[in-house]
Amino acid sequence: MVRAPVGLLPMDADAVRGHLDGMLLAVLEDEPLHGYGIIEALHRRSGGALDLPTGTVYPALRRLERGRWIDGSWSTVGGRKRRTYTLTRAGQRELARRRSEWIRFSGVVGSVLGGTA
Amino acid sequence: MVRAPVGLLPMDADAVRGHLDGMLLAVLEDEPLHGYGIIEALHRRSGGALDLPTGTVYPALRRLERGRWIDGSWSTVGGRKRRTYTLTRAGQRELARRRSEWIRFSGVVGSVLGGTA
DNA sequence: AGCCATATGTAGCCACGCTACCTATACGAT
DNA sequence: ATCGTATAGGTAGCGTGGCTACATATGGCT
Repeated sequence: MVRAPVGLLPMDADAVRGHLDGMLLAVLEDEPLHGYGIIEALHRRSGGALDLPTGTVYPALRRLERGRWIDGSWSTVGGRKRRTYTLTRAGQRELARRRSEWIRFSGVVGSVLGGTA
Repeated sequence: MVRAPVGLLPMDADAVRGHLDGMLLAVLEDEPLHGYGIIEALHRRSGGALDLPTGTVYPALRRLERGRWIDGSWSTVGGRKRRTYTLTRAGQRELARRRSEWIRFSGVVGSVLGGTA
């Protein structure tokens, strides 16, 4: 993956906490992707703000797979092994839940934080 | 503190992570408050969504005090001891920083999460 | 006397994103 | 041929912070 010459600060780790799973489900909504592709998709869709290490993403994907929200399968592309993940029905429902929770959460923080509420 | 008859789900703990400090600073912007009053203010300003336990708020306040973002002082009101916190200059700057970070963060999550972007 | 609201605090748990590694293949440049 | 980089997957262990569960104390109401 070719990174932008940076200039963007990475998101704070604690801030991301609890919001990663929803974002992972979201990038899988349009099309199945493998881990590395997911990291790229997050980077692209965040305008370069998210540049998540594999140590964050791969364990998270295994977690989501254990929870039956995504479904992984191995394949070989160009001599390299890939694990491609697909959103399950339960994952779609979970994504919808996460989206509405995000609306609620961001509303709460916005109103408490004020200043730009 | 008299709680509403509930009906509101509490915010997820992981979601709050990393966003609490900013909210604490924000409620201290208008007026100095003691811990218990801060919990009430957060409850009020969040429309009842935030009902934070003392085990969350008191350690966070000590942390902010150690960081010189707030300044605490003891007093006695109606026979009860209070520790009242005031936002410092550094705290005001930190609050501004937190606010702009929140704008950025919520923009990023919104654009990645999509659906209602 | 008992209970609640007010008020502050700590010990220890747990989840999860992170750093720092490791392995492996394909391919272009030197 | 060798090196570096992009692609691709993975784990062990750390740190942190919000949480549960508790402890302490006063004032006031019944």
